[in-house]
Amino acid sequence: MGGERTYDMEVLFRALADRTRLRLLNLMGDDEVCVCFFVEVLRASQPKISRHLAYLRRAGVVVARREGKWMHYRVVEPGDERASRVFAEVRRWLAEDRELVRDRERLAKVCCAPRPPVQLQGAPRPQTARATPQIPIR
Amino acid sequence: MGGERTYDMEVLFRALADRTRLRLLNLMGDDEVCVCFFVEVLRASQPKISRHLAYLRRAGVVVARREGKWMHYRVVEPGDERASRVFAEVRRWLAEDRELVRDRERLAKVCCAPRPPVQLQGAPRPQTARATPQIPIR
DNA sequence: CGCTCACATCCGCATGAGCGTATGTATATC
DNA sequence: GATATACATACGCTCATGCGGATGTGAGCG
Repeated sequence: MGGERTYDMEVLFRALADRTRLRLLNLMGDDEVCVCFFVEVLRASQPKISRHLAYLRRAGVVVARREGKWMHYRVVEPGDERASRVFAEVRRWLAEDRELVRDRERLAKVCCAPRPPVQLQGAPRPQTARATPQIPIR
Repeated sequence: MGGERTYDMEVLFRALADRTRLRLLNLMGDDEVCVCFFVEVLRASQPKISRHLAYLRRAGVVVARREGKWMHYRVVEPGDERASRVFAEVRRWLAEDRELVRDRERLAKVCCAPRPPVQLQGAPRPQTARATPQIPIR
């Protein structure tokens, strides 16, 4: 046991060393979220969001999945067990940060709104926000 | 409970997002270490070590204590409880990383050597490496 | 095919980080 | 006070990072 370095520590911490990326990870939580929601909730430009998502992808922290025009992002557990423990604590931290709580509230608000903002008409909702449970998309 | 942001997340992660700084934190472990040992064990230039220690100091991750000509550094627990949990897992991770294990072995070797390298003659040993238990320096 | 939508990437710029080298500062010793 | 030691900081450089704005790309649609 111990001693391998499959998962590079600096890579993970560099990925976490930016407020926007922490906010993105926070919004994902445990389910997939469509890019358009990030743009809406964080009130940031689309290229900015996209670049940070690409950064997280390259760091192996998230994965993307295409669904028609939309891209969904979700967090992936690190393969390394020690990295995973660190990551779990980080996510618990995210869950309690004041600004990040507000972000999630904004996401929930936008998702569950009967008439969502024009930009989000028809955009696929995050899993947890969907009205009816769905068969997981293969 | 929950919601405060006393301890800035990005600040911590930026501090951890560098291999040299991780190696320094690893060498400190739970006791004070003199700067000259860092220079010796990491085989890096003194200004480089000093700069990274300053970075860690500014991030609030370590504190320094002067003892005559020598400076001792040690890790400080984050005040914030959530930060502390993350930090604890990080340190467990450090403890198992292959290169970092080698670093600690090198430190132990240098400290306990009957005739230490010339540069370290008379330098104060880290706590754990001292032959006889000592009254903690006020 | 051409158009739109959702998103990714490129370009140019400003800022910050890390490095080696040189210099400054505090302490001990003579 | 002059010198040496241990460490900190300043300087100049290079390279990475983050940004806005423009452009490219893949999917759906008429």
